[in-house]
Amino acid sequence: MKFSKATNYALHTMLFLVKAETDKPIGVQQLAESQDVSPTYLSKILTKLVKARLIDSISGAQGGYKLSRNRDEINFLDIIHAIEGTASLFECDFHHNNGCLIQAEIKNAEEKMNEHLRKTKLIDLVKKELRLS
Amino acid sequence: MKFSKATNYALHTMLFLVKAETDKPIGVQQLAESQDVSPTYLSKILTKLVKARLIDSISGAQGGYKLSRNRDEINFLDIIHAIEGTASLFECDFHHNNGCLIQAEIKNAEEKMNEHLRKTKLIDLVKKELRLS
DNA sequence: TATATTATAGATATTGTAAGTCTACGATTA
DNA sequence: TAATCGTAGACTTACAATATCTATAATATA
Ligand code: SF4
Ligand code: SF4
Repeated sequence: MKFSKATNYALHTMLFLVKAETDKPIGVQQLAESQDVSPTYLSKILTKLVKARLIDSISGAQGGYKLSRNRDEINFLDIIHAIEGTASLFECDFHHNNGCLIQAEIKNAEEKMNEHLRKTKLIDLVKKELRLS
Repeated sequence: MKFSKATNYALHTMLFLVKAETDKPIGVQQLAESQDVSPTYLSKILTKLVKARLIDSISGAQGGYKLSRNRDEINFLDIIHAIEGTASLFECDFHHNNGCLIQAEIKNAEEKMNEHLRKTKLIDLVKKELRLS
């Protein structure tokens, strides 16, 4: 069980955008170069972030992507959910008594993780990096 | 990102063994029937649990599997780790500054989940089921 | 001791999903 | 209108999970 590489790309892109001072859109070309990934593939991933309303896309010349929200609201969980989906880590084909205790327990555990990912903002990392440098 | 079906089988098998009153080993045949999975495949999974010292295997006639520890010590995390491995949910090829903040933050979150899975014992579920029935 | 029973290990096949590419299209700017 | 840039869908590739098959080793018991 692992987060996909796509999630990794998404996190790094979002971090890049949070760090960027400008309001101007940034092209996928530039975003892809900084991560050694093909632009077309990254584009596909970023479209998911657009649909999750985390970023806006601007077509045409001088277009690109930019944050659609306040930079200090962006947390890890929203990004991860945009890419990985929001289904539980534990699914079972037999929906036994729909009061399945195994599933309930694992969902509880998962929610502990999600709480932490929700309250951790990307901006926190940027601030921490500054302090360490 | 999902737990594998193998983990599902492992959890159910362990729950089965915890519920079983007997000390006698239970054959993979019987364990597989209760889950609609082929005995040879389940056997392969159970071998991982043996190597993780969660259960003991007894070869030969009247052989099978039985718990190797006290039934009320068995928690979710040990089983999951035995099957899925203990690597972090988030791996990155570039080991940048080995003080990577992204990885650190996700590991923190993961540890919250693990704490919960560690403190939740299978026996808790059995007790809860009894109370509900 | 011989036979039936049971787990183990390795080779192999199958399936499914992630990862990545390619191309035609639509939107925007200059 | 031409160059730029994101979108969408079909497609391929790569790889790990899932599963099967078979030979072998260990044990009980008749
Ligand atoms: S008990 Fe829960 S996890 Fe197990 S088979 Fe039933 S629904 Fe699935
Ligand atoms: S910052 Fe961390 S996660 Fe990102 S590439 Fe470097 S090591 Fe990997």
